[in-house]
Amino acid sequence: MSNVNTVKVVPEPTLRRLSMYNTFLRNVLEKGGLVISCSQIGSGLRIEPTTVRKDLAYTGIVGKPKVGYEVKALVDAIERFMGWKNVSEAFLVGVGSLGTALLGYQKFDRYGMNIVAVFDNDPEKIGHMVHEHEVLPPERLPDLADRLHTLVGIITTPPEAAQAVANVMVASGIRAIWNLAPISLVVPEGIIVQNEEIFSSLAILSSKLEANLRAEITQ
Amino acid sequence: MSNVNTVKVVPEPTLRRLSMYNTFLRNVLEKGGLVISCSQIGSGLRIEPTTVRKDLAYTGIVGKPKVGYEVKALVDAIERFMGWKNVSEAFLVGVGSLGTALLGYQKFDRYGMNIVAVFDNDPEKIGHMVHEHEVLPPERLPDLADRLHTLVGIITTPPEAAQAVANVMVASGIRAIWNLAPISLVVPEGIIVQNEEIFSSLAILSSKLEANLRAEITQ
DNA sequence: TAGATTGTTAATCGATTAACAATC
DNA sequence: TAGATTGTTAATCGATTAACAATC
Repeated sequence: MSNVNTVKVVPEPTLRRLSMYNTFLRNVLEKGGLVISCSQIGSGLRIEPTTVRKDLAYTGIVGKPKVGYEVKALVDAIERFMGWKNVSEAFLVGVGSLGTALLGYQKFDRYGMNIVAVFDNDPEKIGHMVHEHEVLPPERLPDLADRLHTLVGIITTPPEAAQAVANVMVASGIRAIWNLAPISLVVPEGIIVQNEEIFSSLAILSSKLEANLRAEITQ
Repeated sequence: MSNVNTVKVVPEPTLRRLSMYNTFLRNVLEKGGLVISCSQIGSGLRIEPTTVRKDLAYTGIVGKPKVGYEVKALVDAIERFMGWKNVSEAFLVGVGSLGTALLGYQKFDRYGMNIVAVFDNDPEKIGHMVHEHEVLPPERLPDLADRLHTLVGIITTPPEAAQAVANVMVASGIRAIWNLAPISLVVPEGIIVQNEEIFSSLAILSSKLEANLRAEITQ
């Protein structure tokens, strides 16, 4: 079916939605749902059924006409397709309030991430435990990355430090960076960067609310 | 120029990028930059100069051919256009690790949000201070929302509680919800919801890394 | 002046939605 | 069987990119 030599690029919106479906379906599963149709998924997430169907097709799963999809199989297909079943070693740098919160959620393994070491340059923190992880000094990152073949770096430092941390990560062989510092990182071609500026969705909300209020006044 | 009766909808990608430009430009400003061109902005953020130019045009700012835009004026134009200069009252519900971290960043005012009250149903937390805010019991939300004319609600509760909190918010007159719980909220027509699932960008990173590694092996 | 950059219209590209046949 | 839902191709829609005139 899928030729290994074919570079079939999955659209980013599809990836984003597949992740949403997964969260939604795990919920359905918990509530005892066994089968589900695209329209049911779509109405819960305000997405067109056709879009859902097309997205699901990427995972290779096939449904049954008139019935729908088996929820368990669907969750499984999404997680396999997204690569969450394959574990990658990951470092987290910056054990501030956000870094600590993320570690506490214990959600990394759901997405195939295994946090093997955490770093911070604050002497007060080095040597102490944060959610079962000993905080290490950043100087140890390159050597450890090399020995553990770490592929993923998570940056939860203040913005001023983020680029320097990213540079060290790239130089140490890290291939993918999840950046939560509010700054756009510059990295060499081939390195995967996912910038996640948390406040940006609040920024958008703010602008939409403003537009709404303005529209009301002029009406 | 812009007719008040014309519903000119700004594309969501544009809003997202305008927010990025703002962060980037504030940085430029801090480093002493006075004028900037679209290609300079674009190269820092890996966005086509034409796209930048079109986005900026929405804000109504005009640049000077051969020169570019005055950075200070540009930052100002973006913030005004995004509505961040107009303050809205906001509630935050769920003072867990994430809620506490967000409060600590003191970034709400940059986006026109003024946190006027925070809530949590944990008796251990009620009455205590979190970043200058006294934690209140959720029962007090409706009355306070009414009296303070609060328009924005921020949800940082566990996913199980999020929908119920949202329902109370909507019933209390709140018009826009920033939801950080990993669940898609269902709200009535006309209510603005911005779901921000933090881990979703890690989920995408994971899938991209997986695809990359797979491509390498088969090569 | 010459050249770089803006502002804007036209062309392209890609994602979403609609239509419809296949099928359980 | 009849009807609902899948799977897939075609049509539409909207956003991005290219082209180019205007201008400082």
